[in-house]
Amino acid sequence: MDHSPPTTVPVTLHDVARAAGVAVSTVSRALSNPDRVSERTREHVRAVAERMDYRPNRIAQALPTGSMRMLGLLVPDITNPHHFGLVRGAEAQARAAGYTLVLGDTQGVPELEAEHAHRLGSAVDGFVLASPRGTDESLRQLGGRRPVVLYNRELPGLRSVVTDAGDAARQIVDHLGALGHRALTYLAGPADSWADGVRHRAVAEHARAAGITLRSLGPFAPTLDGGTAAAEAAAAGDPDATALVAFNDLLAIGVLRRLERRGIRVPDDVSVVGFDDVPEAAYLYPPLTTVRQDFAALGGLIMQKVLIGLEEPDSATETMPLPATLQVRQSTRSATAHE
Amino acid sequence: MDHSPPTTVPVTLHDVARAAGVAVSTVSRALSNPDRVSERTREHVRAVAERMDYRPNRIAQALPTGSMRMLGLLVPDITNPHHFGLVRGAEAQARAAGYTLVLGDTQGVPELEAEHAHRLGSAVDGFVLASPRGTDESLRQLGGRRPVVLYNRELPGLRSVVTDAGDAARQIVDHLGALGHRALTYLAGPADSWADGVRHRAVAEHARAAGITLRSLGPFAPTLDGGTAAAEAAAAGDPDATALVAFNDLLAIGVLRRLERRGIRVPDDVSVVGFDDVPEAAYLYPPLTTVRQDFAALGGLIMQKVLIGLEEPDSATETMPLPATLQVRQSTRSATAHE
DNA sequence: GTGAAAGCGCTAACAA
DNA sequence: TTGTTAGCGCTTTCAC
Repeated sequence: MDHSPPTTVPVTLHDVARAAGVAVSTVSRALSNPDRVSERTREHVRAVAERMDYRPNRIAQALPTGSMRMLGLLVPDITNPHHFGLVRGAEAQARAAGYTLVLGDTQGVPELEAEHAHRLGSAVDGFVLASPRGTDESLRQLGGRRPVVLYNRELPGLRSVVTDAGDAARQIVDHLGALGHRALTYLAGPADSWADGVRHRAVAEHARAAGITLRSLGPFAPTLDGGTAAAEAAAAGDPDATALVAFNDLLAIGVLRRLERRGIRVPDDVSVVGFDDVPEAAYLYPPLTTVRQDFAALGGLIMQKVLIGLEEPDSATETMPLPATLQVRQSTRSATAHE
Repeated sequence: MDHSPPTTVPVTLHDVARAAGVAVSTVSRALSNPDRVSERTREHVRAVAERMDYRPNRIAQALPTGSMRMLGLLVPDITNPHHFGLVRGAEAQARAAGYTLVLGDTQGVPELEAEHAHRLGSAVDGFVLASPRGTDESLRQLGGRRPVVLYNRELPGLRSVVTDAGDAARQIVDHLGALGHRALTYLAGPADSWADGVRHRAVAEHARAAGITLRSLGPFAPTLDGGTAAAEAAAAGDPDATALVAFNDLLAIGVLRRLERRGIRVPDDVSVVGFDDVPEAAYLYPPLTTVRQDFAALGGLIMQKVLIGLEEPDSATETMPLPATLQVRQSTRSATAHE
């Protein structure tokens, strides 16, 4: 059976005003500025609006106020579980503040990111950019128009929230060192990823300080497939390395799967460490040792910074480094057991 | 070091017009209706606009035209990998048509769904509701204002795209029947889920036709945690059942994990079938037998229907059932091996 | 081909 | 407390 969808003509403020026998401004106030009309009119107007099923046109509302009460969140890969908590936390915080969260997937492509940001630019009040790859220049330009908060990326003049990679790296290296590992391999993420640079440098620094050898392989795509390649490279690489430190969990999980297929045992033959603590990490075989953050809280925090940027655009833009904790599970084990 | 973000005053059409020495209407045309101005003015205006780094205010643009060129996609659970392909496919199709995709997570809560839809309602040109939980009434109401396409829910008068659950159920039952299973347990999803109702009924119907006993457990949340509960219930339930058919993959994966912890072997002790073929399904231990769909294509198709609804609001709203194929992997095995 | 002007639906002075 | 009115920045007739 075929039906045609009913096409409704929207009810406007004028319609309500006419029906209620008052001026448009009164309706406007009754609906969004309740204290400024008498209770009597307020209730009357509201009843009429309700009866007519009036819905404010948000675009028209936004034109004079300059705000659609929407906040944007642009992530490079919405399929990366890492971002889930971020999205959920940001969503909750945005809604609590009366904003609608708009999500965009930039697929990590700087051009898409810029396009998305520009299209959204005048529609959202502000946004969060999880942008590992965009140029400083382009990011700064976006920041000039709307309040922007960068996630896992630092740029003077822009607000940002970053993981304390230095501390996380220290925990990884200490843990591995305590297990007797003397040679590590770092499996790098995308070459132009800011987060990869920071993590890489931090691991290298702490390894050096601890007298541990570190070699690097990559860059690899921060995905399951990237992990496959990384595992192959690692298998063909440094035979002395007893532990692999992956740029992120997706990469680490891909590595785990590939190593298993190649008959290389984790953690018996080699230890593997990830970064992010995606939900799956704990459910893998073996459960992955990885760096954990409270992403839901993180998402909320980031949104708060956006809101601050909205309300006090000229306040300082200090960067907030967030603590992360190594979650030790079964993918790492004593190096002495390797032989 | 503290910096203050630069606060830029937006350049308007008027500014450009003044700078270019023409009327605003001419600038407007030069930019969005190129054929209606002389080449000379067009180039001149464009050069000036470029120099001033003019960006049209999309809200102001949208008020007279009634369109922000945005399309919405509301999913019940953005962390469900099942939706990834959907999102990506929809994104691609939306962008190809010159629209920006706006994503919303309703967390499967009808109230959130309605709120989200209403807030988005007058901002987006049209939207997709994936596995909506709202009442027929509320959905129909949403559909009256903007073109809406339902995914995995049928409602006369609204456009929709659904999986061919009947055929999928037939494939599951045939497969299990051929393996010698005579007693199945269906692990149900949320009670108010339309998709669950359809899948449940289809499985029941085909089981009956095949002379196979079917019992049901649930409802369970369609999540990993729901799977934990389902596994417990199944372990305590029908001792004759040799196979478990889960409402979706997330549930099935949760079941797999819990059964493993309880020492119940899959597929040795019991077979498990999922629904969706999320990316992880193939990587699990054991790899999950499940129903597969091409979600990226699906996402694109759905968006196309939205676009049709936009362009021909009065065209028919027939529902499109999409084929699905059982992907046989290692979580199912002959029932004779169970004893 | 170009300009003037009337809205789009709403908010927010300002008046009454 | 309520009404009148001038915009918000843009598109789009309608004249010229």
